Amino acid sequence: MLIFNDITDLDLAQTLDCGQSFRWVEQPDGSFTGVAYKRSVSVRLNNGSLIIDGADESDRQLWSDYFDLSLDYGKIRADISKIHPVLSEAAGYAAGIRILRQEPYEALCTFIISQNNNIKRIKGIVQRLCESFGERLPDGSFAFPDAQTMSALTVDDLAPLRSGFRAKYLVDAAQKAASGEVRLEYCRTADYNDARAELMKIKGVGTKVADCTLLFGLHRVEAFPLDVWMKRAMEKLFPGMEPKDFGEYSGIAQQYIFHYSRMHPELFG
DNA sequence: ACCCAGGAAATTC
DNA sequence: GAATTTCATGGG
Repeated sequence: MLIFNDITDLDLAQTLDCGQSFRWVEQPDGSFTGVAYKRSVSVRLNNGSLIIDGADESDRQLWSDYFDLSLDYGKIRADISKIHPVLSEAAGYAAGIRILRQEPYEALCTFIISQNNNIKRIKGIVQRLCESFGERLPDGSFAFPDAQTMSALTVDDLAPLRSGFRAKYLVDAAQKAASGEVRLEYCRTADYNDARAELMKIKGVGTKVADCTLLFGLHRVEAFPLDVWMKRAMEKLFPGMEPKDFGEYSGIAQQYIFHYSRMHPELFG
């Protein structure tokens, strides 16, 4: 068991079920079970302590990074709340969201799957992908398959996922990530536009999927994914504003706005 | 039967 | 170039 004390600005339901990760399952007791970096754990929040069952001290840094515990979200939220009153409202509503540091290749694949799709079905496809091709872990769960493994697969091999037209995109992503034609780690530190262009060399990766990969897999918090919800929100809630107007942490602002909008669909009726 | 879903590619105008 | 259609699948 691994414990992090004095945790603030974290709500597990908001963070793990807000559409940035598709592998966490809420349990009846409020805890969440999931797999990341080939580790299966159960996480819960109790009296300001984040408790991770199934992990030990050797993985303290890994889980601290995963939940982005070293970033001061309270200060970021205070700063970006000055930008616009509606952003302040959204940030207050979604104050428990943190940007996870997921595996870059997993983020890439899951957001390829996400296109023209709904979150419930995305989760099912991702689960079948892991069960079919991921490493089986000691507790019976499955890791996310790596690019090397998936690069050997064909579109027909992916038929059991029932991912539709996205299967060919997954194959292309696996091949280019495995061969080094697309360098995911390069995207961690490259100029933002260069990183985006690198990812868009993959078939089925446009600006939105690239931005989600950068934000959720490579912690590029300046990335501002524009999906259907965000386009509606920008039009109705922030007329005249552009992503760059939200500052260096615009990706975090984006998540606040996305979650706030999704929980208040009546704003766009 | 029809419409939509954390889009992007292909086609048409 | 900008606007429209197509692409699989499943749920409402």
